[in-house]
Amino acid sequence: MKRGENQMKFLKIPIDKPLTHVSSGHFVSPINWSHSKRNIDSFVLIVGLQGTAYIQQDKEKYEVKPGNVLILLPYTTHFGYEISKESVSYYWCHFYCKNSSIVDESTFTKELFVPKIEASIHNDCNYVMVPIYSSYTNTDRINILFNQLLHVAYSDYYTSYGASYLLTLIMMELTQQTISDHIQKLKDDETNGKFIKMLEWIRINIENNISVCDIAREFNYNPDYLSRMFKQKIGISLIKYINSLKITKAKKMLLCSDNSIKEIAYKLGFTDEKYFMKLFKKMENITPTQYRNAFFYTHMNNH
DNA sequence: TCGCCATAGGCGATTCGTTG
DNA sequence: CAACGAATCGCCTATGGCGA
Repeated sequence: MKRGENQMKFLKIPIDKPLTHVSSGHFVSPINWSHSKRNIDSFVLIVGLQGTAYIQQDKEKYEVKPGNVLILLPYTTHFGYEISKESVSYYWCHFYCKNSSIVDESTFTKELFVPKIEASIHNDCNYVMVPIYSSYTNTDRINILFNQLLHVAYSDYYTSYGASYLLTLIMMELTQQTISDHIQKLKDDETNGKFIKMLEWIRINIENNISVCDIAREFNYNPDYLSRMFKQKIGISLIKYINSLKITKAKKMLLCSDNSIKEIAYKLGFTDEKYFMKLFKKMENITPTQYRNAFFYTHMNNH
């Protein structure tokens, strides 16, 4: 990203509980319309369907066209900065949520690659990350979900949570599409493409006890340079990344096989099972055996 | 942007002891 | 015997500084 260019901002919301749906609808404007000026206490999700709405939030100007999704933040002034000559239509939804935060693009990218590590540190860290403003190519699913939301919100549904869960699902869909687009964009870029190939290579060769030097040699990086670049891009060191991959794999093997701890350690490229146990305890706070005993029965029939 | 050097701290191997 | 922890120690990695 170039300096000075507007950094993409993302709204990050934990979804261990659903967002709170307040109201929603399908807005169709008259001709020569612009959004009234207001400052409210809830979030607003806007999904463009037809025409162009010109909405300004604080100092930022947005054009909401079909395929665009804009999130208006609570307690920020927003208004139409230009009159739409043709008719405009969009879906809208007012909602509340707890513990939301605004993150920038580099944070988004980092969390893309290390969700497992994040989750293990914070125990339960499931969230959606939706750009404040973005365009989507696959609008069908979003529109279908929004239709369902409106249906549930306006019918005599047996619980108002229905709309909240559907709204949460819409946010998950937006997150999913954003992630897919983002990964594709990274792959298209040459240096990032090489980097993603490297991550794949690490994933495939994780059982071969690979070192930083091995990776550097394979991809023609200077080991020192690779160390820095990796930390800068991903946010954790290369060795920590490799170890977290191994432990993630170990957890699966503990639950889905009856290999001994020693066998699992060897399969993961550890030459010493003692060290494997040490590392596992450090990252998961329990020993491999405790992990297996605690979760074995609940996963027995997972195929 | 990339590579080299120095170095502190962490990694990984080894040994030994304990428990069930 | 399998699983795990503690202590120890050499080596590797991360990182700041410097320079091409």
